[in-house]
Amino acid sequence: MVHSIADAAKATGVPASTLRYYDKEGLLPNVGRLSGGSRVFSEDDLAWIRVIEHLKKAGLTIKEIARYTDLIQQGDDTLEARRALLYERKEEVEAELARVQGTLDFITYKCWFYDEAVRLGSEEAVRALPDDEVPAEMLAIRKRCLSGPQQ
Amino acid sequence: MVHSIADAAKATGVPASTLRYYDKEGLLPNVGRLSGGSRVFSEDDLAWIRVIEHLKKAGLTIKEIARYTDLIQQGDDTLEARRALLYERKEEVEAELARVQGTLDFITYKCWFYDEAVRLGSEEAVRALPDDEVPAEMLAIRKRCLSGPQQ
DNA sequence: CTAACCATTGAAGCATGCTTCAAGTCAAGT
DNA sequence: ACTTGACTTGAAGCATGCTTCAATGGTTAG
Repeated sequence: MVHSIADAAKATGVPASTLRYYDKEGLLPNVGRLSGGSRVFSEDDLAWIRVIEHLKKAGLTIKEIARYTDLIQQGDDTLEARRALLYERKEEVEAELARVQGTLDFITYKCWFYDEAVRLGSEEAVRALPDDEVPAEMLAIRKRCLSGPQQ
Repeated sequence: MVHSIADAAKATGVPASTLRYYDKEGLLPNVGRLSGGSRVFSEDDLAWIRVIEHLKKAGLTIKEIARYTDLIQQGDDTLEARRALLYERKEEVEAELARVQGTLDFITYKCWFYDEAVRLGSEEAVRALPDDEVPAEMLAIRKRCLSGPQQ
């Protein structure tokens, strides 16, 4: 089963304009053409587009994905290079996960802060709370996110 | 203790050009000025800049931070609006956390795949592995990330 | 006084990742 | 033959978040 660009767009959720852009950037080296010039997408192409979406989510830029695509095109000789590329990215995604967790902590603290502020009627009242009336978890976050008097 | 823009840049790690940009966008409503026009940053301003960095990490755009800044300027009447804004953001950060975890799973699978590919000498050899030679964790991820034959 | 230095401003520029546009091609239907 | 609709292209445009630039001004040391 093969697909037009409109089909491929519908099947993957990626706009046709974006697919053309990917193609132009070298991300879709296996997409075929009809005699008239229209692109033809195979099931494998669609699967590859989904992988591209994953790689984008993993933080790879279009150029990095183009590089990876190129390595794949070169065959099994580049397996180690690809592995290295992915391990590098894995570390970055792990770091990103930790960062997002830290951000969630911060937001969680802020939400608690505003819950208290709304309850007590002012920000000042929350800032004036003695430490023993602040949940230990919130104290810990406040400490981790350091910085003095602020919003 | 007050600071010049260069001091503030050094203390927060945010470039002076960016601090001017933030100021222009309304993110730094409390920054003072010397008679000559130079900005003056207080300790509170520095703390607020650090909060801005957190909010950016939480995915707020400059405009959203400007909005939040404006709410703060309006005082305790806007506590509930601010709380709502933060709870909304909290949900998005939680979703982001789940997304990054999914991405990490995907990358972890890919790393395993390439470890095997390098070990066996080709991608095809990995694809040809019977399911019972694939770790259950990797099978699970492969299933979750669905899609058929691909890179 | 003057040079050096840091600051200011508005405007323009840049990188990324697309999207939109104008102009044209191609295949199918009537 | 002609219209319709989907597709093509290169180029330009857009949104975000800054950065850089050019022109200018205030402060301080010598």
